Amino acid sequence: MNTKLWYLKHLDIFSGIPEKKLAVISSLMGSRNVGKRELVFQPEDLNKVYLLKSGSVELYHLNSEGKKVILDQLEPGSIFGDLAISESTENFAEATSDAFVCILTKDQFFEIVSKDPELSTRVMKFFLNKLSETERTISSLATDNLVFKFSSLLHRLAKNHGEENEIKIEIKEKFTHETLAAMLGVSRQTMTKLINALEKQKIITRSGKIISFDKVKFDDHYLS
DNA sequence: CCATTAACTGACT
DNA sequence: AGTCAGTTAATGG
Repeated sequence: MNTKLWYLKHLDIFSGIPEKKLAVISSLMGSRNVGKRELVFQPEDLNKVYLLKSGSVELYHLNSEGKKVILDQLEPGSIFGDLAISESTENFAEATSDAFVCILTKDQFFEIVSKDPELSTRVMKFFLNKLSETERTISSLATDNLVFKFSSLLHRLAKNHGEENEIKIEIKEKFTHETLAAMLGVSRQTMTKLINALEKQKIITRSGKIISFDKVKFDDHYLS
């Protein structure tokens, strides 16, 4: 069995879709190894949809001052690309570790999805969830002060990279201060100070790659 | 006052 | 050699 097919079967969005269909899809897909620091796509690349199989990819755009604003750290299983119909989102996708991506043209992607009602529904749910998450993120970035922006960010990252319960959220992957800062539009030094302050208050504890965030303590300190 | 940039430093890989 | 985090000094809104 080829690796693309194996991979499709283990993607949430394709789970339970008959193997025959997946075989057709995988035969249409291209694939590519992407080295660390290599761009997976640039704003000019409008015509492709990517599935991240392994490694990590950073989605970002450059603000008016040319500063990098990180929109997302994608983990294996992510679907990405400039899916909008006509205009570019001016986004870049850069591998932050060696990565492997599967590639479809947009036409192929929509062709495949539109032929299968079950798949259509899943893709729609996937993007509606993404939209809802994006709305929360925008709202937080636009109106919250820094501590609350950071709290929102950790919640979001926990859903994608860790786990969340009613007491704690945990992020399993390694996020540098630099990266976290670029997600909130603050400097690296400011992020360092914030994290250390929260650590002093025991709201954040770190062991290795895991960041734990104590929601109860956070609320105690910062809610009314 | 608060956050930013720039620069230097030590720890780590 | 390169990355990361902690610190300080100067600057600006």
